[in-house]
Amino acid sequence: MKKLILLDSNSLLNRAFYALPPLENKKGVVTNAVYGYLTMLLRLTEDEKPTHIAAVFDVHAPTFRHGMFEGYKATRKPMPEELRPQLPLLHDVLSSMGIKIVEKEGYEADDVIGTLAKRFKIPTVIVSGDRDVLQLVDDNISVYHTRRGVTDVKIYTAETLAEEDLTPEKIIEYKALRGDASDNIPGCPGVGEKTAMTLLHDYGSVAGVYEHISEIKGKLADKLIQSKELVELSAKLATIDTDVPIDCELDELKFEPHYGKEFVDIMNELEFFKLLPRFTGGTQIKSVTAKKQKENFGSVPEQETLPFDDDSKKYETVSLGSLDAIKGVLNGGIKKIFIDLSDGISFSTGDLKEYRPVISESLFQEGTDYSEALNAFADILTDEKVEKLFFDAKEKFDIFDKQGIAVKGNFDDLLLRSYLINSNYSYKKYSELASATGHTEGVAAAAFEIDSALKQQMRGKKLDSLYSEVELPLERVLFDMEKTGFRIDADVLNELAGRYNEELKTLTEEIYADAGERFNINSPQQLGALLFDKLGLQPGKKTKGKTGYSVAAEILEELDHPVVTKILRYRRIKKLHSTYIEGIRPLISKDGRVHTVFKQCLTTTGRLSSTEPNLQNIPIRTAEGREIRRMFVPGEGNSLVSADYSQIELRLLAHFSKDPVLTEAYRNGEDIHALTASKFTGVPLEAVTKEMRRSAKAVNFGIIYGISAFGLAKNIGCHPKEAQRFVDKYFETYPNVASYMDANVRFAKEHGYIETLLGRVRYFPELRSPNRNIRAFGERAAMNMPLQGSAADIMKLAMLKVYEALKKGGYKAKMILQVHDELVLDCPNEEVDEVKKLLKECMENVVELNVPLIADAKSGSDWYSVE
DNA sequence: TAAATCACG
DNA sequence: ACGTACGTGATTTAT
Repeated sequence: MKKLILLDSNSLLNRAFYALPPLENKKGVVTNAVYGYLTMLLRLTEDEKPTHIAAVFDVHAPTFRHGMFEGYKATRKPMPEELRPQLPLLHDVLSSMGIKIVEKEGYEADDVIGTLAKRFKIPTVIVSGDRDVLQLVDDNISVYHTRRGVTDVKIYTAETLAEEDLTPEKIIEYKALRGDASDNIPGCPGVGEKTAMTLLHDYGSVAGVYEHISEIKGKLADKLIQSKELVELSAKLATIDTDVPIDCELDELKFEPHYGKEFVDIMNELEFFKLLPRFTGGTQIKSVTAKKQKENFGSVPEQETLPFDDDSKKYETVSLGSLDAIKGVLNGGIKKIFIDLSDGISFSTGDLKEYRPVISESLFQEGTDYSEALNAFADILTDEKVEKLFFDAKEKFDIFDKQGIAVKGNFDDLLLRSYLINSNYSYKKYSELASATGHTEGVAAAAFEIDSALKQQMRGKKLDSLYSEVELPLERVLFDMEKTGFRIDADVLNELAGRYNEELKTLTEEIYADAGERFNINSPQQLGALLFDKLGLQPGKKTKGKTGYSVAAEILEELDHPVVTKILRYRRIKKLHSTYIEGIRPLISKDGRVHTVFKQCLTTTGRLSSTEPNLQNIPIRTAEGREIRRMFVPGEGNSLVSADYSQIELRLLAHFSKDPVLTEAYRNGEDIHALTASKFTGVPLEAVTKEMRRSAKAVNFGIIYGISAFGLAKNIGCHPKEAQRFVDKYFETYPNVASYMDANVRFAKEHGYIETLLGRVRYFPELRSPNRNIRAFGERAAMNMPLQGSAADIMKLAMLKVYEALKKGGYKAKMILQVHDELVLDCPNEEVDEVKKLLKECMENVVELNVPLIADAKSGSDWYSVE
């Protein structure tokens, strides 16, 4: 039995687009409408088992349909920018699964559908989000109408239409009277849904209405008479053309799905990992990823995606019910092992088997202590000859370390590899990476295959050595740093806590008194209401968002009211107290130290980040905040030694751009900010004032961030016009910098990515966004990446060098913290002088640039006193 | 869970 | 005419 499905594709795509949240793949391509469409299609093919399918699309001709006048057409809403690019994507998916796309220039999908539906005289289902097509219903033809969302469907046949007091003809009549703004059908002004239905119910048709016009009274009759021509035109417009001259034989629409490599590739590209097996019938299909982009991705910058295996392999899951069973497997002369702890324990040994402890065993029940089970792995993990594979090795080192197991020998880290391949991807768990590479079952068993695929992708590139010579060894260093930790002086902390508490109490009372009421000072909403509604202060021009007034410090500083000063002070103290005192207090371990966690695979530029607590944002810029640093102290009998790079990003700018002026200045050890100020103003170097230098410094920073006049103006508090003059002047002064930045953006636009000094890559999907703000952001980020990213590279190299040098020199000093351009060490007093020299030496000579790299080492008895 | 705020390089 | 500095994390309130 033949059955045809006709998909009103534009309508369905639209429905799906508005029904679903803006799903995006890792490249930033919005995919929600395609996803929704495919969900509907999947359901349809399952429910209806069609033998033939046509996906019908609108193709608008430059002229207008039915000779209608231009005014109507012009009101059609343009397709949203996030939706338009999804059309070619959908075309691709449909073609790849062998579904015929039918379209005819100058005709709406409706008309094509009408023509096909009436042409073949076989059972036909029309699927649409519009009700127009209901007029096509007959004995052979039914309509699936998608209402809200993508799953809420109503099926219309001649019978169900009748239940709503409708006939196919009435659909047209109804529309002629009511009109349809979205379809540019005018209808009769003043006649809405209710009136139209009533009229049709009473008189059966438009013709009937006008025949009995004398029975209708009042304004309605006037309107109808006045709009008679309009209604007749509307009827014409609302009638679907069933006689479109289109060549299309039934045989062409045969639906014989073949979910081949092309289809799998596209689905993976779009990251429809869950949907894919539902089409392919649950079989795991793997294929080589599309390194060559598909035609419709033609303008997409080439971007690394994760690879898939060619051959599909059968994985076996082996349940292990006891410790002995685990040990039994591990004692069999294991050569390599992967251990995943993200969902209980599972592991594989490179034999395509995934070993899973049985949950029902008390040993592995939820909430129980895994230590005994983890200890079963001790012999293997401490055996240097065993090849270890992890996802997030540092975290595993920590877990095993707490069991007294020190992982020894070489290891490999899947998280680190995938991060280097594309830092826009952020996998939190191994299973995410596994499913991204097409492995939905036997995820642990697939680890070694995923590893070799990732290796393959890095092979022969700079990325390979960045991984094996920098990031991987650094992971052990970071683990060591975390384990060492930063000592906190509890007495200082408590003293600060007391001081802040007292001050907050006083300030709170004073603020309540000034305000004349008690309110939550921490609530931006309540604060805004007080200042701007009750006290009648002028809200700064910048009312951010829609939620209300901005009460950020930069706004409040402009306000002239005694309470405002107190509020600002209250907030500063509150911040220090809650973030750096009460926030850190519970993070102090039994050893009296805080053990931050460095995230090595988080930032898009290659920097580290620090959490629990974040030790990379401990206050220093204001005297008030800097006091916090008094509680950060070295171990007993030790000093803190710290060394930081001087203007590393600007030096990198000089290096990369080869700007003669900048390069010369750095070679001569000049004050670069003062020099810039001098060039700007024309005054000699000695005559540069502090204020002039300050502005010039802001410009220099702005350059690193991918300058914009507006941003600069905001930073230094001048008119954007003046800021623009600064920017112009800057590029005039350092012409090579201008061309360097320009070249970077051009490269990024052409190739889709940018590299750092050590070959770290960052992709920029933003650069092909239809949104110009997003594009502009991409340009600034592309200008910043080589500078920030290379600085991160250099610091990482330096850390390795320092680590090795300390070890080689037999020093007891330990690295405990990295703050992007600064290293902090906990150092025995007697080693201080030597370690300072060692630090400076290592940091300055870790790479050779066209300009000198300068690092300054300091020491002190606490972090505040380091100088 | 998101938005606002503010701490750092 | 429009929104903008680059990269982060923690706390708090509001939804």
